[in-house]
Amino acid sequence: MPSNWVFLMKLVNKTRYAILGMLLEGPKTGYEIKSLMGRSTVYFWRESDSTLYPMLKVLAKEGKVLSKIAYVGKKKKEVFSIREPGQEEFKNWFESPTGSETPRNEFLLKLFFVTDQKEMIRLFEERLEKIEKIYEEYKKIEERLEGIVDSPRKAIRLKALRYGIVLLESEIQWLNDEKGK
Amino acid sequence: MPSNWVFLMKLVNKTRYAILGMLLEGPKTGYEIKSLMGRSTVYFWRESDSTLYPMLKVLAKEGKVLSKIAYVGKKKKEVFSIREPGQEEFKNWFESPTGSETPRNEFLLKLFFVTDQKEMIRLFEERLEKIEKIYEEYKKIEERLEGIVDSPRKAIRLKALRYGIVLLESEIQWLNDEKGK
DNA sequence: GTCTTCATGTAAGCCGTTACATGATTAA
DNA sequence: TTAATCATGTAACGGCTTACATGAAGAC
Repeated sequence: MPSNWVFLMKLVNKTRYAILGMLLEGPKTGYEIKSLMGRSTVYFWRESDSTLYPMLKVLAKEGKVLSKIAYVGKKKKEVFSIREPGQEEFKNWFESPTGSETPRNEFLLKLFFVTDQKEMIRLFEERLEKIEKIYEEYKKIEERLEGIVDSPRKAIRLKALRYGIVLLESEIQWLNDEKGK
Repeated sequence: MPSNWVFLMKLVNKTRYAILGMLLEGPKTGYEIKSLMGRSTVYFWRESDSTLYPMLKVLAKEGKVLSKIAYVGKKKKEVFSIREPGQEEFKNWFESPTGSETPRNEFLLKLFFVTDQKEMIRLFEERLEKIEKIYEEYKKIEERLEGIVDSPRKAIRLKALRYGIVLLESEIQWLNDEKGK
């Protein structure tokens, strides 16, 4: 038995789960998944085309999703739907403990290296500008969501969204307080 | 002129800046940088040995840092100090706009895929447990920092730290509120 | 007619992680 | 004397990004 027996932890590719999760709501083409992500998960999860499309093929080969070619006029589309093994895999990931990688945060790294008040203020202002924009986006999404008919799904999405909004609000407030000093 | 002329944005390796920043405070061995990071930037910036040591060599070759071999008894150490071109490079990075990559956040991705209240609560509890631990760590670091003699440097470090603490506090509070519902 | 959106990829290359290595010194 | 810490890397591999490609359909 090799000494690394227990430690050979393969790094699973999470692109899989993002895709499977998107397909849970219904069949989609790669492009639809891509644009859905662009409207929803952009702020915490992106996939590039070059990972998305090939991964769909892989999942199809593995039997996790079903691929069907459809034609709209001359235009070819490949529509994917989730299969039972795919649902299983998604569920396993969803219920397993969430990984706690430490993403590198360049802003905090700079903050750590700050040596005088002026630099700090500049960093804070830059940060404030950036997150205020994100905040605006979130509020717009919230508005759109509030507009649709009530459902348990809607309530949950709103809750998740407001979680993000509250955190942004407290950060914005803190940064503004600092500016005022 | 190729069409990609303007877009050929080389992805600079930020390990460089983390190292140069650490050396600004004074000469250090690779191991000292490593352990310093382990005590300070772990929560937002880590380097593995396999990037740290080779990068120090690269920086030395480029003339950004100076390498000096020192002996402590029989033990060999390579002590690095920052040189003027290195300070220049650090300053350029420090003053340039901070990149806004979107780090993938597995927790938020799961939250996005939640379909019922129970799942959501479970996710929130898992998250709460995790960030409470980080909060404890931050508070310990704060205590240690408060203990040392006053200096402008100390004040700035404290400010940066409390920024993190405040954000964690509001997240913890929000999560606890949700649990209570 | 031209621009945007729909639609789907390949290729090159960097970056970072894990596992693998090695060996001295010091504290228990 | 054994474990922890000091001290420094290489090799393999996976993952993700950018740039490069291609082409139809619909909007204006």
